[in-house]
Amino acid sequence: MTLDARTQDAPPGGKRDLIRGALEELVRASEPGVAIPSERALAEQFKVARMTVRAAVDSLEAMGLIRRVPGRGAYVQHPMLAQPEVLRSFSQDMILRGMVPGAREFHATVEPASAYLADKLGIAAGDDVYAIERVRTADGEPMAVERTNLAAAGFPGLLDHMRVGDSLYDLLAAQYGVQVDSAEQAFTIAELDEADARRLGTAPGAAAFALTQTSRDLSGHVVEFGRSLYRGDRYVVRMQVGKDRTDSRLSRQPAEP
Amino acid sequence: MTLDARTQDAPPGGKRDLIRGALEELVRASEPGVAIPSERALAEQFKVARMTVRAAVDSLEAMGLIRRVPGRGAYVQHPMLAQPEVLRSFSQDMILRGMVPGAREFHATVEPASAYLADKLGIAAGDDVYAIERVRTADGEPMAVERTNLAAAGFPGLLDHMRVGDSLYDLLAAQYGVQVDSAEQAFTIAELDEADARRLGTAPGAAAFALTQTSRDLSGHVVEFGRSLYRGDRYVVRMQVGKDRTDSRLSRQPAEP
DNA sequence: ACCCTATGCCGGTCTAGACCGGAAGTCGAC
DNA sequence: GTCGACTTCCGGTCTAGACCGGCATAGGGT
Repeated sequence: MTLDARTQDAPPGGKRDLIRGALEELVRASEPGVAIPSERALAEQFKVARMTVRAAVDSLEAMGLIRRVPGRGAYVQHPMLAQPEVLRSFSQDMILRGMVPGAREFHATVEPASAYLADKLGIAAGDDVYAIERVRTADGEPMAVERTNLAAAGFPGLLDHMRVGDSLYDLLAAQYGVQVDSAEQAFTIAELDEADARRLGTAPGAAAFALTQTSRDLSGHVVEFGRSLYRGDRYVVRMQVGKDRTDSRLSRQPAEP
Repeated sequence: MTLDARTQDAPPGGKRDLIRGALEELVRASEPGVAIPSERALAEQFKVARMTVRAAVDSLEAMGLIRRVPGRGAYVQHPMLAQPEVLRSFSQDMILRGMVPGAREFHATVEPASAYLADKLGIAAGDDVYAIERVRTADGEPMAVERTNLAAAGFPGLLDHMRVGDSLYDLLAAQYGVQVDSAEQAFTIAELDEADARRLGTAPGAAAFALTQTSRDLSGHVVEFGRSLYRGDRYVVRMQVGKDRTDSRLSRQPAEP
């Protein structure tokens, strides 16, 4: 089999991706530390140029599945250091944590933007903004009070489309073609006031994570700005951090498998 | 000038990096949204093959400095969405936050590992481990109680080399050739007991970030495991999250500059 | 036994082409 | 005037080579 998609084959994509897929499977089925075939061998096996194989291997390396050592080869890199931080909606986040997401107490309004909010959203003060508040639950128990704001001009009729429990991001993508692409998040510790404590089912004065989040679309425009409160006794902020890999071609080191 | 390093030139590196550097400078001096020269034009200008230019441009795209649109070109992508999360030592972290790092109350011992700790460090229960505790300061004020553990077998004489204020990571790299490459971090909220509150100069019972961290070297072995406390009133956990970009060649979208 | 060099494999980098499909501008036909 | 068809430029992908320096190992020479 020659891997020659594009001529008669299905829609998979380029040979790059086919090879990447094959290698990924191989790697996931291997023990950490074992070497994968050399690039030249793979090129011959798949009947493609070495550059193509390299592109596929680059991809695996970027995913952290393998580790390359110049002059020696490439080795399976298990720990599988959970993939780098990825943007997740509340629902996705909870599912990943093994809980069932939900929502209640939906509350949404349209109001003129304060100077602060206008600045954060990149609009003029006084422009209409949506203010959406929900109590998010995990396994039926309150987990967070989610408060978010969006410029009303960009999403006409949003509040009509939206229902409790809906994923905001999914709705933005489906109805307005807006893909949230990245977000800046800052967690601080806040003391719950009486109202929020009641919403979360905890004691007033309990400590909570206050998450301030700014989400942007592909072109860097702010889509959403909000400040949510997560129960300190139920939530954990996890992150996987790696060395600066601005250019993966820098700072290698020998080390053995 | 032909950019032909490797023959007579200085040690910079490959043409790839030279071009990347030149482009980076250009991009940083440009307004967001403007197009950079086409790959073919750059290849001719620098007298290199287009594949070489592409490698440089790939690099810029990975850094988030530009955005490529198939069939149209590549555009400067300012917001400069602060680079993704990067592993930083306490000192680097504080400097980045505009404060002056310091340390006091250095305390270090060698003791046999508990079953829990042995599991975390990947050694046998009872093996010697270092337990290092420091109060870290920012601008002279206590910021965190840092507690960390390392397998003693891997770093003979560590406590003799180390002095208050030294960067542990720098020391590991310089003395033992061990590069910390990645870390898993989990933040929870903890209530400070009397002793820790005194160390941090806050009231007992105040809320703090409890950071549990596991650091690994390039080959995935655990280097360090620790649990530190950060003052809730002074510390902010920031993260920049992006969409899943397992393969940047997927899910593009038109959009205009 | 020991060191040292020759050889061959490996990844890293680069070249000079090629074809594809998307996007955009031009221009003539309707 | 409007709307297709054509041309041109662009990034995306791929090829079939090439040379470099690191690295491991098998042999030889000492």
